Amino acid sequence: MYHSDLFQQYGPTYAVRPPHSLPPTYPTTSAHHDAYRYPEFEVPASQRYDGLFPTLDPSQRILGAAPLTPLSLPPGPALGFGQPQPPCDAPRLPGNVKMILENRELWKQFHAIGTEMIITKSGRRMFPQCKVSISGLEPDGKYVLLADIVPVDNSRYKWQEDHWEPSGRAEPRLPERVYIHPDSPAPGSHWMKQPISFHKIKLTNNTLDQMGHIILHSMHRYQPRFHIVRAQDVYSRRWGGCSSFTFPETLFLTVTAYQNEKITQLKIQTNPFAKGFREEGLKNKRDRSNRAKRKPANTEQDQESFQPAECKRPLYSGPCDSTLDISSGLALPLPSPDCSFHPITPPNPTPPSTEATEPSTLPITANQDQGASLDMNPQTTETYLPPERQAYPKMPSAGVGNMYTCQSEPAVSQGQVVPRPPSLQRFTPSFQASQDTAPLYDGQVDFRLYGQEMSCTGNYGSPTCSGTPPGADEESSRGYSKNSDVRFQHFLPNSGPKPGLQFSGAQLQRLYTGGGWM
DNA sequence: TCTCCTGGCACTTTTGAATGGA
DNA sequence: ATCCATTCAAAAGTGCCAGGAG
Repeated sequence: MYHSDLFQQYGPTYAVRPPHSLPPTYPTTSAHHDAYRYPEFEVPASQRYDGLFPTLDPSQRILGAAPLTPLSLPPGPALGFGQPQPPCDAPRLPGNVKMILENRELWKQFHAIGTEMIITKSGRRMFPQCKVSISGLEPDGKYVLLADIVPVDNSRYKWQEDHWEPSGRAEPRLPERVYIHPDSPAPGSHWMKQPISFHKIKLTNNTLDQMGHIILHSMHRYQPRFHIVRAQDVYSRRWGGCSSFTFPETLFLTVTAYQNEKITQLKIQTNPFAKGFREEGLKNKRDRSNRAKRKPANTEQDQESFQPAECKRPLYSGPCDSTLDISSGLALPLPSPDCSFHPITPPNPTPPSTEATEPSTLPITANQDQGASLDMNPQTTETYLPPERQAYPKMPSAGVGNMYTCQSEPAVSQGQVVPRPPSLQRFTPSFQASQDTAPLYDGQVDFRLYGQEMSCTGNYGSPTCSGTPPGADEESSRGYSKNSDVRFQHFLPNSGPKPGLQFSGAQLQRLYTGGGWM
């Protein structure tokens, strides 16, 4: 279901940006956002959700207290490898909104070695999983939690005996997708009640993936990001503010098979599903048969040492995605709840450079010391690295931000160009956009609603995508009723064992910057 | 020849339906 | 009739490995 299928009234499919007019350098002027407006998207903002929810009163899509400002996520994914990320122009969430990486100690262990994530055609979960805690939200305010994964630089990497090193240019960019936490939307009290797990995120290298998994290239480096958006629902027409967070420890390199034996061993030691590989010498088929004979004796002992996550009572309307037992079967001690939250990069007097981050040309082997690990801005980096080494090249200087937060701004009318205050610059002057920017993947926008139960029966081409619940009456057969969230039953991620809703990051960005989508 | 990817395999945990007792 | 705990099978998540593609 691509844009043109879903929004026929908007004409043919358009690219995220003009496919062949990519400027050699990333625009840094105040007209930045204007560059991502789409003239053909000239439908009044009030009608832009009408295709999805034709009978929904537009007033219900708007947050009562929210400023009527076109909003956007930090558009990193849409900008290409290593390009600077201009700030979203949404109002920021209050400064006391904080996010903590829950299983940070585990991430640190992997990061010290050089985290690798397997990607497969059918989709592979991340391990360690992304689990965060949030504080500072308004208990009664409704929020949507999003996650996306952005490329770190413009290089492809290869494993050379004991380290990663750059190996040519990055592959063309792929359709960007955003994972919406299945509990979304939920009150702040829900999000703050317990750690929020994004464990259902799946990574794939299948560029034609129809399952909504996040599509990544193998042998590339990526950085997960997490976004908190105040909105009545995932289809809200207005966002009441947003903040975005990244944790440097969660940077990883994608592979189709583990390259670093240390990573393999750490995964086996810490991932409950890999328990079967823990015993020394039982890794080949010959020994597995021996293991099978001994299995009954081992089972009890194993189960004793592992406490499966209890997940029988959703605390909120959704499934148990954010209610996992915090131990979650990890064989490692849980991290102390100290904070990975980093304040926004302070105002930078120097305008952003327009060149992309170059990968480190000096491969960092697994034998270098800590000092050679992440080359981060001290202000935004914590001394979380153990005296281990980085197995992959260092991060671009401050290239991985910490907290992207949206500056509070006065409401602006649609189409108005909002100059970016210098205080919003999140990258150091050394962060550069390259002329080698990877080209768009097919120049296509990938906009999809995912959900196993989303039974938009057949015709996405229709401007009225209608989900038809089993046994639904006429009203609900349009996908919703008028007066409650039940109307979104088929689209809400909480109504079944669904992987969550996933949107293209580029699409979200465009929607929320293009003049009042929401 | 080398690097990377794929699919099948064995093993594991998770999930949810079925069942029975209070 | 309802709630709760237990059981069990199916589904799903792991790394390993042989073989294939480029």
